[in-house]
Amino acid sequence: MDEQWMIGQPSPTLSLGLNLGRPTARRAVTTKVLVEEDFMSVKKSHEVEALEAELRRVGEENRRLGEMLRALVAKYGELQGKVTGMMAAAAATQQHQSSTTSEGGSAASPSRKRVRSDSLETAGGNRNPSPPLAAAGSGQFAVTVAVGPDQTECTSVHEPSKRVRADECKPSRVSKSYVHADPADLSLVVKDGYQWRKYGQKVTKDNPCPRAYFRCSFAPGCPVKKKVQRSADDVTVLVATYEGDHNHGQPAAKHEGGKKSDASASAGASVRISPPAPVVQQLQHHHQQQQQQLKQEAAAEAERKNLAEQMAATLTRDPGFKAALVSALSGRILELTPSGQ
DNA sequence: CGAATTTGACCGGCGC
DNA sequence: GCGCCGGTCAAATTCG
Repeated sequence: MDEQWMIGQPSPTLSLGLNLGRPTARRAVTTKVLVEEDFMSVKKSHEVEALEAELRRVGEENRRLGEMLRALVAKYGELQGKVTGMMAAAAATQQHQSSTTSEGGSAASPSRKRVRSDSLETAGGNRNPSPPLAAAGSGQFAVTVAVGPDQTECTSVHEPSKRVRADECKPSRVSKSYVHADPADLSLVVKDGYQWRKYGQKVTKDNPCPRAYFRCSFAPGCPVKKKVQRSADDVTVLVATYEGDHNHGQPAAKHEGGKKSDASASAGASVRISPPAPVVQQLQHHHQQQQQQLKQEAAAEAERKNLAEQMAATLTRDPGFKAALVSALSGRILELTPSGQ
């Protein structure tokens, strides 16, 4: 968490190094300026007091917010622990069930599409009413918190409260990864160590950002497909959906052929994702936590910038600050001006 | 020149 | 039956 920044850190925007009260540094000033400065110094003392009071107030507020944040984090951790416990219990129950009752639903899936849409709807989005326990593992909750309600996900996980059809989950496993990407970077490329060939792009109904379709081109017969789309909630987040299992090992991540895909891959999003389909749940959980952390850092950074901008705006609105800035700058300019001119 | 990407067309499933 | 929508194909284009 980034609360350290909020709590008691000297504001970077205040360290402008202006040296507001530095009359000795000024040489060669006109009388008019001197008169203005005398007037201003009286005025300034009041303003400085007011500013200090304001600063104290803001600092106090900052401290309170920091405490609230800490409490929130503590509660979050507590909740996460509870959820993890619940998930473990549910998983144990489900494991027990699957060992006692044979997975009866051996009905072959009617069609390829049906299998896909079924598994995808389970995996991505909560357009369909799904049980709240559909997300398995605390990491997914973390992702939900970080990305937004639309991104609730279940990555090829057996849901305890749902009848599980093994034949639907096994053959084409679906896993989802959230990758933080530069919003300026329009390429829907997720660098994950594999080699992908793009075979389509489509704008979908529920998201204005196009969805790109990739096939694994590392091995000729590799059935793995990947869909990449920017999150509707946060365009800096790329949502990569992997389908199927690779029939080959993971290639070396550094240079994969030197073709365009390689170049685009290296230019794409920073990878914080798990290996696609044959992924171990815990590993994915770990990666999702990393992604969440990344998102939080990005949010904190944005907040920081916003705060800095607000402070800058407040300061620039303040005529006293402007006057002080002008006098400081003029003094500095005069200082730097060669005496010969 | 070959391989990868782009993009409009087409196909099949699904809901009304 | 029809229209919508997601997924895929394949010709055209781009790029190294």
